[in-house]
Amino acid sequence: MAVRLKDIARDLGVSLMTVSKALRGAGDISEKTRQRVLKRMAELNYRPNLLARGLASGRTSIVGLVVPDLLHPFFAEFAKALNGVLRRHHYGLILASSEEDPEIEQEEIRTVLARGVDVLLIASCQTALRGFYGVEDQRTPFILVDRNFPHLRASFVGTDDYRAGLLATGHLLTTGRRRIAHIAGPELSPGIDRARGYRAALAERRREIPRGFLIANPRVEEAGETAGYRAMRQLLRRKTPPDAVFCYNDLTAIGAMQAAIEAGLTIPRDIAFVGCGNVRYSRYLRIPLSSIDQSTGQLGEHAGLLAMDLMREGPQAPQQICLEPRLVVRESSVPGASDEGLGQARQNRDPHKKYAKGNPEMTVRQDRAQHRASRDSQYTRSE
Amino acid sequence: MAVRLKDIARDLGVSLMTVSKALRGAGDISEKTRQRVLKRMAELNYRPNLLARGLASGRTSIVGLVVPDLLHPFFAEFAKALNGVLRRHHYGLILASSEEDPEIEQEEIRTVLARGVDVLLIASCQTALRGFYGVEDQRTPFILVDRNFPHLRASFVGTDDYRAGLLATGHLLTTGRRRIAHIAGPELSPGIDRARGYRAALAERRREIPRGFLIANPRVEEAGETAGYRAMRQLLRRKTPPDAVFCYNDLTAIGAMQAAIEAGLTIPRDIAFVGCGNVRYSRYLRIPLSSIDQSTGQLGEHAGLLAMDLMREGPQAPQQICLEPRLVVRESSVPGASDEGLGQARQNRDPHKKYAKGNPEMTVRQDRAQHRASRDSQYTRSE
DNA sequence: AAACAATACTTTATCGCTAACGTAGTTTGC
DNA sequence: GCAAACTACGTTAGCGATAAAGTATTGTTT
Repeated sequence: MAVRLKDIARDLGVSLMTVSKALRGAGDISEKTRQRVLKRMAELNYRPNLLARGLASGRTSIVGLVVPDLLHPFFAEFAKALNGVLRRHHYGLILASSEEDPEIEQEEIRTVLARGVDVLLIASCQTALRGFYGVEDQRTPFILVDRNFPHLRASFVGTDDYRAGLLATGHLLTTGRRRIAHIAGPELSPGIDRARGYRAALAERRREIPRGFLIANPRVEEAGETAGYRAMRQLLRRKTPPDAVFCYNDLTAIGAMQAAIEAGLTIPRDIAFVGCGNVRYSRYLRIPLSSIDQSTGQLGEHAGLLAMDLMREGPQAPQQICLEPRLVVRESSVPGASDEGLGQARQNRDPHKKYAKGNPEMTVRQDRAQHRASRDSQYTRSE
Repeated sequence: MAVRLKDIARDLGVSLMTVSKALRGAGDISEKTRQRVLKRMAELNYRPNLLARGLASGRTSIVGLVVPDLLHPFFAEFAKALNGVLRRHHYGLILASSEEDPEIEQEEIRTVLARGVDVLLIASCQTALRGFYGVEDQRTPFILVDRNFPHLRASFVGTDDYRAGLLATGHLLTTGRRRIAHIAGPELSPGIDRARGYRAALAERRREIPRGFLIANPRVEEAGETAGYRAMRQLLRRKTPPDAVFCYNDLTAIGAMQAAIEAGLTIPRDIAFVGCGNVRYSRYLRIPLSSIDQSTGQLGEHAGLLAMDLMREGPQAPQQICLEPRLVVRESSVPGASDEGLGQARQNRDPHKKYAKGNPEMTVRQDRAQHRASRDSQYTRSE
């Protein structure tokens, strides 16, 4: 059987509370007995029962994360970075996946809340804000991740997707493309905003969107290659097909490029592609993919730090942390652009490492969050 | 404030236990009051406090998973499949990452155990069994995942890595390669066994391993592209470099191929590559990568089902579930081999979907686990 | 009709821990 | 030198649920 506070107390001839206080370093204890207690705890390899602690104190030191798809590299990377922050602060992570299904999501949220998480992070797949009610009236603070609800006063950590759309489309325009299509994502804030950015970039230069060049993502479930593949085939059926495509994300772009290749087109000569997310593998693809980098790792870190802010300081004004997207140009949009090797000297340019060392180029829209976040980001394990 | 059993009991003028029993469907209650209670619960949107339940009952319905790296597609896919099974059975998942650091791993294991998980799944990065002690003497059942300890009598779910090594190397031999190198993984069971398979395949045909052709993975932390890149450069410095390389995993292979390409070699004409893991992106790489498929999704499902067996039926003889690896041939080892498109007809061949529908080709080494697992695998959400 | 049993609840005792006071003994202030 | 303040520890009451045992009430058996 596991050791309990009670055992140690009996062992040492003190009260249970003395042991409990010593454990938590509550001031109300003499250094001498504290050491005595800690010594005995170490000997017995004591570990507090965190369930009991959670129940008694009302704080579990657990964060809940609900994502639509764990396998998607964006969420995997996000979760990893988040988990890193949490670990350093001795927080745990309960992970749930909604599989892009709004109903599953609601059920998962309820379960995670019932487990008493201190904060809930959620990349929601609710297309209507309606479906999201019920989270708000809980007392558990929550943070929206990646996907925002414009009319909900809630904390958010994510990318400026409108700018992402602008950036991607702007790049294609700048490099001389004339007929630019967009394969859009699901009807959630990232998809909507990226599409808005796409329209805006074209409008800015007085370009019209050729009929049928904005393809709505047919099904929400498959935000992946298959959707991109189908959409691209649809585009290729047109009389004059596009000479460039901005894809909702890198997975979509992979599928789209595949379709283009199968149709005998040469990338980027005949047609250019830009994705979004700058997934780890995008540079190793058949044609290395130009993409919008979302600083995914940073997003995870910010989310973690914000989560801890919310827990420590109780209810406060919602904070919106919105990272600036960055364009990464590779071969899929500019011939010969991919000179990234894996040699030592180039390692530092790898965007996936950058966030670990701080990234001076980054711009952040914020309320007050950023100061706090960056102040904290030096934390290392406190032991 | 959240609704509690007590509130409902007062509300209905019955005792707290009546409500508790009605909730759990314990037989000791009349159908009439049961309905009355359930109705009221629904009205009040009651959700049991799972912390309290866990503390009182000793069962939390949570499974703990400790992996070395969340971002690695293998573990992401594994976690996703696992989570699917757990969700359908109303189990939760606590996720921890060891970052390939044995000390962090130990700490994470202790924390997860302190949170009272019902089962612990762990892909350990302990190179010495020693570091793994302390998990066993806990009463929490645990399952080793992917990485086995040969001398530990414990349940295991993973791949037959020896066969994986045989298969990969055998393929290279069969396709006429003469100087086959191996870039090995960390000194854990998969790395060791795959290397054993490599040696055995060569020995079987009376081939010697040219000096310096078996490269030990320099650092455990970077099981990724960088390690593969470095190792490959090392191989290329030899007077007569290899004409084929079996790489520990797909990430390693990506790095290795990159190095080969930079050195001006043509794949597969000058040099062939085979990876392991058959990661989702391997087919989209610059040169589509031949790989050993590990049925990762199936592994996750088996692990989930085994976990539930262990919880339901208490202590029992350890079960070893070992899936048969399968070779997937693509362009990196055989010219023109990759004809996989994304068209409808070919979808069914995608190994990433296969496990969802059952895979008759699969062979499983087992004690009794498989029967139970497949019997259960029809489960759907029970509500 | 006495004895037994089944049904449907209720009571009591934890689970392992913490929050919030309570209380001796010691120190401090003036 | 006596009260206020402080120090270090102890007591009491839960947190929200479950397990196990207890008690009316009704039905069954012989």
